[in-house]
Amino acid sequence: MSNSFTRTTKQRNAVIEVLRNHKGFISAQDIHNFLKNSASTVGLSTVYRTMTALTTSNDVDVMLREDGEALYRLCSSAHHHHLVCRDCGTTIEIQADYVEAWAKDVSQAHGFSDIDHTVEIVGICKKCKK
Amino acid sequence: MSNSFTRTTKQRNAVIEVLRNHKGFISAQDIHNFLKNSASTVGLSTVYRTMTALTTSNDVDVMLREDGEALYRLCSSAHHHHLVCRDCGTTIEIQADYVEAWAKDVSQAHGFSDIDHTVEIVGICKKCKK
DNA sequence: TCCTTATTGACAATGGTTGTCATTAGCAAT
DNA sequence: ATTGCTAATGACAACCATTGTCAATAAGGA
Repeated sequence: MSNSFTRTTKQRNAVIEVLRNHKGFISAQDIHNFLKNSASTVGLSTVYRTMTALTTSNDVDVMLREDGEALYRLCSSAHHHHLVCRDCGTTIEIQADYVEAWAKDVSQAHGFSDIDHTVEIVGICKKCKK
Repeated sequence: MSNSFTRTTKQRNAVIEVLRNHKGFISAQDIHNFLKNSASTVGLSTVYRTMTALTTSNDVDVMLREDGEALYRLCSSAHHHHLVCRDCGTTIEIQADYVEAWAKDVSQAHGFSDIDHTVEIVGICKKCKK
């Protein structure tokens, strides 16, 4: 956790706690709804602000669902990719050194610089397959 | 063009013409704005409906920008990936057989099925680098 | 304890996208 | 050509995630 908050608040701790206890990606709206039914309620604005901060500090990954809604998840800071279940949202982090190298090569071959890339694999996990 | 329209209309032709003449990805809103200043004006609803149809028939690729807005582009129907310029939006289609295989292997190794994947590389192209 | 100001939260506003529905126009059949 | 059926259109409202606003609150150093 290398975020750049200058103060510690219980709201932010509550949000981070939800992320910790949640397997897979979760939306800001859902975090807010979840906290609504709990002891520590947190404003929607605060949830968004917290997510923005955690994102820029690379403590969470962002992923855009097909409808454009943003999904968040605590992550290891190292660069990696995701294998996500379409049904239950379970996520597995994947290391892909080869793909990293490939992305770099391809882009250089086309004269591109300042490269950034995303790789997402979605499917149905073993549990949901039944 | 293997779309599933049951009738041909000038509105749809106009939208497709914009896509044909546009290098790189373009949003539905921009297509609509562009047509507003032309001979054949097309309703926003129609633009969206056309894009949805072209998407399901695999005649256009969809890409979500960071803010969640959908960007479209005519594409070859074969599966491929994109190399996009962050500045000017110029797009290059990439074949990546190895990555295809890799995605398949990785997901099977984790017990996932019905796989779908996306690979996007964004950077600065040669022209915009200057 | 006091003070500064980062942070919060209720609410309004934004903007892309989807839904509604009366009107229009392909196009197949006549 | 004309007719009839209905796909398709477009103006507009509704939706909903996200961002902006700003007065009130609270963290934490002095």
